[in-house]
Amino acid sequence: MSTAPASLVWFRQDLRLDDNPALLAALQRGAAVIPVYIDSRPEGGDWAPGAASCWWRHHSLAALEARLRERGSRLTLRRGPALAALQRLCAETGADAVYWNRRYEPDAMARDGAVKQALRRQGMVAESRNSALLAEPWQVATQGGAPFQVFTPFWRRVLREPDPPPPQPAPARLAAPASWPASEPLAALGLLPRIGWDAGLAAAWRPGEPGAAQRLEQFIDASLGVYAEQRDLPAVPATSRLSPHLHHGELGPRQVWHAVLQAAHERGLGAAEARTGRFLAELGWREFSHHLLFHFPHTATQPLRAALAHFPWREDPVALRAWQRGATGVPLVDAGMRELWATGWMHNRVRMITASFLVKNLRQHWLRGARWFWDTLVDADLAANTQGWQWTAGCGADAAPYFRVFNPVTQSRRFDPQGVYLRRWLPELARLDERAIHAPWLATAAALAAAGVRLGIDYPQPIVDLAASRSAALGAWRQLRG
DNA sequence: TTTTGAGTTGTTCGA
DNA sequence: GTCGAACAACTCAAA
Repeated sequence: MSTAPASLVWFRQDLRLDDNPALLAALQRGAAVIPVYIDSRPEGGDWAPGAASCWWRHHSLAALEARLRERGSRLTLRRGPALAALQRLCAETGADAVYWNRRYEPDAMARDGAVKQALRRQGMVAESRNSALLAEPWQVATQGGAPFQVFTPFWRRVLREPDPPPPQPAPARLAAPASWPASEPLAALGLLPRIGWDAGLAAAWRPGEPGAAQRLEQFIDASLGVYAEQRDLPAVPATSRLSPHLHHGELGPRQVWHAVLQAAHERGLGAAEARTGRFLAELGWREFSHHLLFHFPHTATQPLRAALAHFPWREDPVALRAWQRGATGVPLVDAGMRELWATGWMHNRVRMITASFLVKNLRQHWLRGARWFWDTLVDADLAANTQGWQWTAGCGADAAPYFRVFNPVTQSRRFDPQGVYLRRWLPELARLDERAIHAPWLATAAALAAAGVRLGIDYPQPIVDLAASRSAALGAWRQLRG
């Protein structure tokens, strides 16, 4: 027990003890450490965490609390605007220092900057560290000193650097303060849904640091070797599914990086080969998203490419609702949207296809899709979500040319040829064979009858004609280009 | 400053 | 069935 002033460690999206630079910095100070989490959702503004993200956070906080208890510590939960809550905690505990790991979203950076300034003005120590990215967004620049806007040169630039520092292990013990401040009960934060729609999430995920470590290990053992070949198959669990763990900071990119290099070493692969591998490039896309949102903070709601700001989006709440519910009549789109609703996650390729369908075939504004994903994804991340939707809509960095319109039937036949993924999420179509299931409206009456499918009753007719809506979207785009 | 090569993820059409 | 070209021209990043 220490009588010296304690340090607060302010946990946010870094809900881990392994490789946590802010925690280590606080410990190095030698004083007692008071881990704190502040629920400041009202400060989140336009992009306050969505329902699925809150569900995740609840369980992740419980896991963090358990990890802290094992080390003689505990997690203090508070509510309110962050600065006021931190000041109150400092007053209550006599703490004279606050450490945290940085966030990079525009609103969060503005808030954190104000907090740091206010604390320092009061004579407190206020220090931030990087736990979330391989490189700080301001440290990666073109030769001209500008931010990158194309992925490949961005990633090549990052890969020119030496490996990021190896991850630091969690401290064995955290010195406790003379007395613990009062804490809200976790349940009082109201992060869990009031009506129980979360059973599917609970079945699919294990939020928290131990779950993240387990997931990483499983992925490396079972899927890293086949990642490049199988990552596009939605029926196969060949992707890492680390995104929610990374978003909530239960795992950091440095840990992933070094785990991949270690596995490559054990398998007799060269480090260079591992660094340029397909999977680490996905970590690169995560970095690139943060890079872009940091340097172009308006892009969370405005297109990076201003040319597409006046695209003639359609207003169609009925179509939007059908898309959200997985009732568009296009099997792969509906399967993806139902996977999202049930598990809080959707396979990457299917995200692109469902997004393309909303933006191009239904011609709904990409922000409508972005907001739905924001509320329903357990990995909802402002940078990645913004980038993904702008890419699909053709108004982002490195964006697909607008005329690149995914055909959900072609994609379905190519990436889920046997219809395994479709049958998993569309039980009403499960008895259709692999010729009919990708586009039931093209199936013969006999095939539908044999499978017990009445189109328009058991499963909807498609809400748009794919070919006609494709050419209508291309027409609108051509017109905009003038 | 100018030039040049290149750019995650596609579809369709016609040979 | 397979393959290459067209889609439409643009912007970025580096030489």
